[in-house]
Amino acid sequence: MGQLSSTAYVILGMLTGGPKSGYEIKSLVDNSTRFFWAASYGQIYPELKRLDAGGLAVASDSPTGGRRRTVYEITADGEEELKAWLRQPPQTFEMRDEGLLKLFFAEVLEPAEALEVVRSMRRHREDVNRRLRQLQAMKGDGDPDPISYPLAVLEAGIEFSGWFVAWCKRTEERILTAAPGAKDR
Amino acid sequence: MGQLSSTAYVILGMLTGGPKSGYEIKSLVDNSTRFFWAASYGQIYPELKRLDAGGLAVASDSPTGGRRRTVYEITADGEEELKAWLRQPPQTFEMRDEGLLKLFFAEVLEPAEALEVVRSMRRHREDVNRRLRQLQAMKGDGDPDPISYPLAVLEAGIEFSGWFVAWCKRTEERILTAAPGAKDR
DNA sequence: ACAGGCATGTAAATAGTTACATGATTCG
DNA sequence: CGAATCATGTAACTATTTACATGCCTGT
Repeated sequence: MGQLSSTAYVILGMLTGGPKSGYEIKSLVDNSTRFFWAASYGQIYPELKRLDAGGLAVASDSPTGGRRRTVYEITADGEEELKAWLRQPPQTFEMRDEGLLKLFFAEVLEPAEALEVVRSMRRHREDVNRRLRQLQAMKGDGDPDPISYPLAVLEAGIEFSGWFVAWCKRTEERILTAAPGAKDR
Repeated sequence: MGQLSSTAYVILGMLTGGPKSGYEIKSLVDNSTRFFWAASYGQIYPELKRLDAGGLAVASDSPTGGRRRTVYEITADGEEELKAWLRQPPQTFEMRDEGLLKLFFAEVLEPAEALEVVRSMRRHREDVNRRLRQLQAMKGDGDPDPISYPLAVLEAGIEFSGWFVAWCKRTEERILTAAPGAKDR
C-alpha cells in the first residue's frame, strides 16, 4: 500500500534474521540500531499489524507457556520491499544534540557553566562508548573475514562516541585556557 | 506558562544577538545549528507568537520599504528563562542516519549494493564537510583567544563529518577486500 | 519582465514519545 | 513473596515536516 514508514523497514530488517515478537524486535533495536535509529512500542506494535495486513509479514500465535505471544515472519513480498528500499540512496541524516545547542549559546553563561555543559556531554558520550564496547565484546569480535555489517556499524558507533569524548576534552581545555578561573565549582 | 519547547530556546538563543525576524532566525539556524538542531517555519512563526504572548520576547513592526516585517526582541524574562535552561544538563541526544540503518541490514544485498550504500553516505558527509568549511572560512577563523562557542561547535561539525568520511572510506575498503568482485558501478 | 530572495503564515499530515493498563512467568 | 522480565497494546500528547498561499522588492 502507501509508502511504508522507516520504522516498517527497521522491523522488516529485523525479521530477516527469523520470526520475532514485537517485544523481541524492540529489545533488538535497543541493543543495536538504537544509537542511530530508535523505535518505541508505540510505533512497533501498530506497524507490525500494518505489515501483516499488507502481506509483508505474517503473524502467528506462539505462546511461551501460558503467556500469549505473537511472532511475525517476513514474507517474500516483504523481503522484496526491504531490498528495494535498501537500494534507494539514503535520505535522512539527522542529529539533535542538546549539548551542542547549549554550548552554541554559552556566551551568555559564565565560563564555568559553559565548561559544565561540555562535561555533561562528555559524560554522556563516555557512557555510550562504554555500553557499545560491551556490546562489541559480547558479539563475536575480531574483524571477521567476510565483513559483518552490524559489527561494522557498531564500530562506527564506538569510533563516533570516542571522537566525541576526545573533542569534549579538547574543548574543556580551551575553555580553561581562555578562562582559568573556571576550574570547578 | 507551561514548559517551553526546545525550538523556543533556539529562538531565544538566536535573539540574544539582537532583534530578528522569523525569516532571519530561520536562515541563521540553517547556517549554524542546523546540523545538530534544525527548525522549520512551521515551528518558528507560531513559537515567536507564543514567546511574545508569554512575555519572553516582544514583537515590533519593522518593515523594509513597503515589505512588512516583524522583529522580535528578547526580554529580561526571556534571557533568564534561556539561562536557566542552559544550566540544566542536556537531555536529548539523537541521531537518525538512514545510511547506517541500511548498512546494518546490508547482508540481504549483494556486496556491490552494500558498497553503494556506504558511498552514498560518504558523498553526503563530504558535502556537509565542504559546506561547513565554507562557513568556517566566512566567519572570522584562526582560533580566537577568547574561545568562540559557535566556532567551537562549527569545528565539531567539521571534525565529525571528517571522521565520518574517513570511516566510510575504510568501510568501503573492507567491503572490497571481502568481495573483490564488488568494484565499480 | 522575470527570477530570486525577503517575508509571514497556516493546514494537514506524519512521526514519535510517554504514560498507562493489563497480565503471565521466572528467579532469587 | 516480590522484583524483574516477558508480553501486548492504546490514548493522548508533542513535535516536526511539507505543502501551500500570499505578496513585495531587487537586480538583470
